[in-house]
Amino acid sequence: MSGEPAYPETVTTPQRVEADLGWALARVVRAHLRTAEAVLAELPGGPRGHQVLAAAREGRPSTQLALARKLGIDRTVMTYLIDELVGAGLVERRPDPADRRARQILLTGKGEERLCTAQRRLREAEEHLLDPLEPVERDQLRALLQKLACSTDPATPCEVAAAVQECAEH
Amino acid sequence: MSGEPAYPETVTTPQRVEADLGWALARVVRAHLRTAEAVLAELPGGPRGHQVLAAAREGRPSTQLALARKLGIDRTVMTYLIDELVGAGLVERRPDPADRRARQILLTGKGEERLCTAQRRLREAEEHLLDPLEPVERDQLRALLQKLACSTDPATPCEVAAAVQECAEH
DNA sequence: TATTGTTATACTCTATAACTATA
DNA sequence: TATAGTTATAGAGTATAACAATA
Repeated sequence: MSGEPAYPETVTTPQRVEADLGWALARVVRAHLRTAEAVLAELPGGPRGHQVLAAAREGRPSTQLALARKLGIDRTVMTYLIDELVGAGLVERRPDPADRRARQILLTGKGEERLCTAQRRLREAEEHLLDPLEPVERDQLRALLQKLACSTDPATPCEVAAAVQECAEH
Repeated sequence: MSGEPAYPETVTTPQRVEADLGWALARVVRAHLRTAEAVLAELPGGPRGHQVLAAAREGRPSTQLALARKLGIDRTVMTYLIDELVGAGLVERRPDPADRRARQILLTGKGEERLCTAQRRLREAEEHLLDPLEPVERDQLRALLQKLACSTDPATPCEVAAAVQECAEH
C-alpha cells in the first residue's frame, strides 16, 4: 500500500457522464419506476403501496413510523398511503398493545393476495428491465444493491435536513 | 434449457422488502443524492448542474435538448438550469451553426475547473458511500449500473406519458 | 407542419407546523 | 418533555400549454 488511490485511472481521467454513478443510478431508477408504475397501476398507492404491503408482511407487525423509516417515506405521507390501503381493504390499523400511541399495520387476506400477484408481475417486468445484463450479472446487481442498501442510513431527506439544522444550532 | 425460470427459489418464496429491487434502488439513490447535494452544495444547479457540465464536456457540443434527453431532465427545466450555469459563467450558449433554432452548450474554462474539483470531491464522497462494499464489488456495481443505464430508454417520465397517450389515440 | 427554446401557469408532491393522545 | 399519528397549509418541484423562431 503506497497510499495512492485504488483507481488512479478513473480519478485522473476526465469522466464522461456515462461513467458517473449518479447518472447511471438516476437512469436505472427512472426506468424501474416507469416499469413499476405501469405494472402496479391498479394497486392503491402504486409502487409505494406495494412496498408498504411487502414491509407489513415481514416478521412482527410494524408501526406506521417503523414502516416509514424502512421505506424512506415521510410519516405524514405514510398516513395518506395507509388510508388508501385501508380503504381498499388490503391492510388494517390496530392499536399497538405495547404503546397506545402507535398503530400496527397488518396485512389482510386480500392484501396478501394482491401482494403476491403484484410481486409476481413485478418480478417478470424487472427481468425484462434487466434484459441487457447476463443472468449472472442480474443476480450480482441485485445482491450488490441489496448489500449496499441494507448498510446505508435509512433516514428520509427531510429527517436528515432537520438533523443537520439541529446539529448546526448546537 | 427446460423453459423454467432461472431463479425459482426467489420467485416462489415470499419476498422481504430487503430483497426488493425497487426498495434497494430507492434507498441507494437517496443516499447518493444526499451525498451529492452536500458535496455539490456550492455548485449552481447542484447535482444536476454537475451532470450538465459533465455532459457538456463530452465530444462535440450538445444542444440543450440533447443534454436534456441524456440526463433525463425536462427541456423546460433545462432552460432554468442552463440560465443558472450561464449566470455563474460556467457554460456558454452558442447558436448551433447547423440549426439556428438550437443552442449549443459549451463549457468555459471556469466551468471546466469547477467540474474537475466537483468530480474529485464527488468521487471521494462516493467511495465513502460505497464503503460497505469490497473494492472489487464497488467496481462491479459501477460497471453493472453503467451497462444497464446505457441500454435503457433515456426518455423522461413526461415524454413517456405523452408517447403512451399518443399511442392510445391512434 | 414539426421542432428548439422560452415563458407563464397549473398541478403534484413534499415539507412544515400545529394539534391530539399517549408515554 | 418527548413521541406516534393526524391534519391543514405552504412551498418546491414538475408538467402543461402557449408562444416565437426556425426547419
